[in-house]
Amino acid sequence: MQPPKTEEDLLGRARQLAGRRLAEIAAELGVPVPPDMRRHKGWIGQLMERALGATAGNKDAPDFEQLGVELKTLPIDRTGKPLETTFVATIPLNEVGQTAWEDSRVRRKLARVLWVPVLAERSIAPAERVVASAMLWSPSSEQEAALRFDWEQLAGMIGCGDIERIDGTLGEVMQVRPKAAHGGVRRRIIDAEGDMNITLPRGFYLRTSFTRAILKKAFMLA
Amino acid sequence: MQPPKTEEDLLGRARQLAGRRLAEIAAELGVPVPPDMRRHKGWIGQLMERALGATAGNKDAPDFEQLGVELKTLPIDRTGKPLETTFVATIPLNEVGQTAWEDSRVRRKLARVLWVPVLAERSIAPAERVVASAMLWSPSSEQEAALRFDWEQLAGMIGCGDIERIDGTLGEVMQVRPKAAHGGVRRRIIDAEGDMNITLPRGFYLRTSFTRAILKKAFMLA
DNA sequence: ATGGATCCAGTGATGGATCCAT
DNA sequence: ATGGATCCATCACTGGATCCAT
Repeated sequence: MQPPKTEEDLLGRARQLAGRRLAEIAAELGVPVPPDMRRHKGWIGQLMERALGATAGNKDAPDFEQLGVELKTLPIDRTGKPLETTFVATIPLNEVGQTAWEDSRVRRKLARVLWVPVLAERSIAPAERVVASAMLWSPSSEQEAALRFDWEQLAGMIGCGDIERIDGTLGEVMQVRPKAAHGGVRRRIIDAEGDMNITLPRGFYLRTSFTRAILKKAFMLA
Repeated sequence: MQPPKTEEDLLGRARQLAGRRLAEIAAELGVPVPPDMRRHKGWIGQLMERALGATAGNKDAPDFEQLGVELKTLPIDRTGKPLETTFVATIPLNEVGQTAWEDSRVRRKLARVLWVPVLAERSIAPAERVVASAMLWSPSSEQEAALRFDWEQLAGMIGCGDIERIDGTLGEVMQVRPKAAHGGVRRRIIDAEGDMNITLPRGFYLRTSFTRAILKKAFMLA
């Protein structure tokens, strides 16, 4: 699969997938379908990468490198409401305090996103889940302001060595939560006083209220 | 296999292996023996790690962590002469210029070594190769002076941005050679002027003349 | 509902070294 | 003979996210 050459090309391909069952798409790509997501949490995202010709496994580069577009699948229920928060990026604990919002991974990743909603209620087996209508999105100025506000608060706390005071309740539209293989993973962090500590790796996640609003504006849903 | 508790314990275990064929040792550990080393270059070293109870896969720590002892296998011919150079350590290209010999990876790794010679002429199949008599070694003051001299020259050149002028001919007892999966691997390096360049990763290797002298002193060989 | 915990795939870095063309 | 090139295993890390106890 060649990478798409234009945004129109990309969106066209994504719309071709709308209404199709994951089993069909997987079969065409010769990919086995897992019975559930418990041990294959990223499977839908990786399936869509292949189906759309994303540059696989590109470190710190957008999924569609030539276009500067990031791909995000979004599990939704039958009314179109997001079922899960959306992972955005891991947090570089030792740098995020000295980084400006403009230079942040979060801003870069969310600058241009192809959202691919997938009807993915838990009661529906992965094979039977259906792709909904994709949309290209960039944050409105209000959305970017909200993201920036949360980012500055949270990145600021981490930069000040207050990471252990952060929990998932902070942030209006974006939160910080663990991002690790399991609870025993530890990462070194050097705090404001220059002391070294170890902590669980974290990531930024979009709240479902935020992604719900994105879908609502686009499709008048939910 | 528990790690050895003392140097005597370790040396005793190593001596138990002397005279034995690799096929036997591998069979006891349930490890398959490759037909040749072409695609299994590190196999003998990894076999010995298991056979001696080394702490497997310990990053930047000695193989026998509690003892501060590094394990090195050494392929020799029937007269006891080393057949290959000995890899010591990869080179941290951006730091080695500012590091003192005393703080170098090379000095730390070679401070205390269990040498395990293995009769390993190419004409002998891996299964039939035989372990020779192991020895615990620390560099004599002359040996350390020679290592230090080469290290300071080579590390100095790298620190000055002259890495591309280094080749395997430099260094009396220790040389710098590529250390990579293949010739296309590249690593970033920031030179003396602060400019970023990319280059092949390198490592420090002991010349066979140096390891030959170690064996000779210990066993009056070769 | 949701915050904390967890799971897989793929790439990169490092440690184990030997191969092989000249 | 030997300097440059190469090969495997393993672990860490990142990117793909969803699970699940409360």
